[in-house]
Amino acid sequence: MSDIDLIIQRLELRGHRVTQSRRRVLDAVLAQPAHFTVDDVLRATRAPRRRQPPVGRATAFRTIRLLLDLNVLCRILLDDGTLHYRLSTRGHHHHLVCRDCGRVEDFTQCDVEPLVRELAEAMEYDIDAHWLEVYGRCRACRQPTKEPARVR
Amino acid sequence: MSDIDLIIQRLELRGHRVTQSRRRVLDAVLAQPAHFTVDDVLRATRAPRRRQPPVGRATAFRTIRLLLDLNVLCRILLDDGTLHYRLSTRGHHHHLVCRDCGRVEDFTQCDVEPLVRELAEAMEYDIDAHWLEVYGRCRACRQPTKEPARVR
DNA sequence: TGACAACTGATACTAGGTCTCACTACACTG
DNA sequence: CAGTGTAGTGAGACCTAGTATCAGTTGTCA
Ligand SMILES: [Mn+2]
Ligand SMILES: [Mn+2]
Ligand SMILES: [Zn+2]
Ligand SMILES: [Zn+2]
Repeated sequence: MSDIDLIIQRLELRGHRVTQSRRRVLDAVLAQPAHFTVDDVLRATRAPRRRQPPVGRATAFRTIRLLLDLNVLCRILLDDGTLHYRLSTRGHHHHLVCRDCGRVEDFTQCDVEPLVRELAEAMEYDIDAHWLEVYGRCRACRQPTKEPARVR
Repeated sequence: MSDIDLIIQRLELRGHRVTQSRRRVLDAVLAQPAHFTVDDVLRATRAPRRRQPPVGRATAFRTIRLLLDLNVLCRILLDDGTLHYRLSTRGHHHHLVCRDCGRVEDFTQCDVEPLVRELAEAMEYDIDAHWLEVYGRCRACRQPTKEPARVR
């Protein structure tokens, strides 16, 4: 079963309609590089070679929000402060982002849970959420010899 | 030496002029609760009891940015995704935010450094930055008996 | 096949922030 | 203490990333 069918299945399972507009947004999302903004997606639905009509801006935002709720997408906080979106199947996880090529690694293992528990104890807080993003340069981008393939 | 004098000293040290507008923004910043937005500060410079003229919006944003560069302020990412500002003397640190009363604890100890180093090794990344915010409820806010003092 | 709710998209609006540019006021120089 | 050049200011336009409104459309199910 293809990616798009799996996502459509998840939509239907939650009682959401699978409309033409949502299909168009999904197509555009699946055609994106490692991560993207909502306007990247919107622009993609407007790409000249697409014969289908473009979706409205509100619908693009609404659909991305829906996909976020369904855990089809996750959000990445880039180091410049902008939020990007990315396909994701997992639940809670973190990102390691290469600031040169934009590559992203998800990580759940090597986790901050023990650290957070320790903090909870020390501060007497009841901790229920955290946000962690890590920035650096991947191996390929440190290689001075070959030009790194820009992931986005 | 008062807080404001220390900040002014830091401004002068870096070759910035200490203007009336900057003083007004500083006054407003020092009068804020635990954390605040730029518009909170802007509103404060416009408070009716202040006899001084209010600062322009662009100047408020420029001054906050400058104070951020001088490490007089730090940014806090709230769990609703909004950015707030907060007085800070330290360099790199993280925040533990109570989502009920808005109280914030800075933490540097109990750090993520080892975790980040481990990640760097495993992923072969050259890591140079990270962002961590933790959300929960402080002890006072878990106390059902007394109404918690809302910090902001 | 119709009814009805879910969905759409144009458009207005918001928050948070930057840019431009003519004007002002610091702070040093003599 | 006056003169001068540059840093800083503020009005306002503009920008990005969204949300709200609402009349019209479409998908679903009886
Ligand atoms: Mn992810
Ligand atoms: Mn802080
Ligand atoms: Zn890279
Ligand atoms: Zn609290």
